[in-house]
Amino acid sequence: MTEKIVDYIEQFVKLTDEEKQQVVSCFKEVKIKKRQFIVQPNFTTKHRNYVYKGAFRAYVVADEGQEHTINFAIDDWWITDYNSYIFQQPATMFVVALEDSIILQIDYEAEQELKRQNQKFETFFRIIAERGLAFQQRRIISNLIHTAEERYENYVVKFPQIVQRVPQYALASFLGMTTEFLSRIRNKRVAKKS
Amino acid sequence: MTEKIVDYIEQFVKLTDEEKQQVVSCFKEVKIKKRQFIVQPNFTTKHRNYVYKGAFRAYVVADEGQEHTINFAIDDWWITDYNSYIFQQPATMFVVALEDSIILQIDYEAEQELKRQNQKFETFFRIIAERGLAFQQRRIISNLIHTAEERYENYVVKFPQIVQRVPQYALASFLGMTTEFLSRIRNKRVAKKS
DNA sequence: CGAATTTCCTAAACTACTTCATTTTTAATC
DNA sequence: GATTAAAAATGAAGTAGTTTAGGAAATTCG
Repeated sequence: MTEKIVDYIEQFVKLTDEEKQQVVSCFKEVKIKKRQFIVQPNFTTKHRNYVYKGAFRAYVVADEGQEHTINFAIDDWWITDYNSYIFQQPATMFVVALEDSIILQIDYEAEQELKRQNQKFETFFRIIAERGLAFQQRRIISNLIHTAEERYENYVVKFPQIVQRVPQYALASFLGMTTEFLSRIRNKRVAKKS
Repeated sequence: MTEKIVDYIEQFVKLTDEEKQQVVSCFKEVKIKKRQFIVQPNFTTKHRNYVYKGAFRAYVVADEGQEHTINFAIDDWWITDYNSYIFQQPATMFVVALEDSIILQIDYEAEQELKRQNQKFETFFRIIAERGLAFQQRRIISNLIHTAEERYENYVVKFPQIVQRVPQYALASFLGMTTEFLSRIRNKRVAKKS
């Protein structure tokens, strides 16, 4: 169970046996039922969450009550209200389980301590922040350049596992369109194929 | 000149005199003329750039030749094709000077060395990556939630210095609308005020 | 299993934003 | 300081995507 997170970290920094132990002891395994929240607005986000198994959705609710999906996370991804976690301020997002899931949580103070103790962990968290930044940048570019239909087509190619696992309304609001419009796109596609 | 960058870094990590010297020696001052490019597609981005004085714009060119602004940077901000820099891969963006400017450049290898030598620098780069990530996240949310007009109004409030210094077409493409539409929003606003 | 709730589909009317084409204003350059 | 180029404004026509509303599938859960 916790081996998986060690493997994940070792993609970026090699660890000694003691270091592996040290990391593992910071993460706590938690089972989350479908529809359960792990982050809620106005509460400060205490954890960074690694999805061991399952699926989550982070979203905000706009003034008129419309939900907008910010992120998905499935097996082997991270999810939090990042803004809330790194600044230790009240969250603005919900993060909810889309399936029964298992996550590994590290809490804010433990993470700080880990980074203080050992440069390798500082490096690890620097690398994942940088990669996250580059990832977000690509998303911003994609949203600026492409039409709704193109965004969907690209996403299907890049993240087929996610498309299959999340409800349509969540995917539509992630891609910046209504669920009705996404439905139309999908059916147009099916019609074309046959 | 180089004091400014030391002050900037010290917002996040305190430095000894030797460390200050060490950082300063890694940055090279470069004058850039208006319309000059510091990043171009297909070339690997060798530098992270701190804007000492001036204004820059990062943009991509879509298939049909339309330009989409990804970022602006004025005094005291950083700008690069981040994706190209951190992965040391060919750039997809242009970064161009909007005014005669002065930047401080650190090159990729020097930055790696700095981080290897001293944990403080690893921490510094981790923090700015995290903050950048949180910032991008807020932009994605804003784009999902707000109409074109709201995006403009919010941006004027948050970044008035930038609105005044960059051309309208660049701002429009940053906010995800056409320059014609932004022109209309602005003129509607002026009409209201009088 | 069966009732209730959630998710998805369809279609027509509507609107926020784009496109195209022309004119005016501002800035760059010799 | 005149000439040229670039940027902004304006109007009219078009379209991508939304809204609203009603019904059909699919899931959930007692």
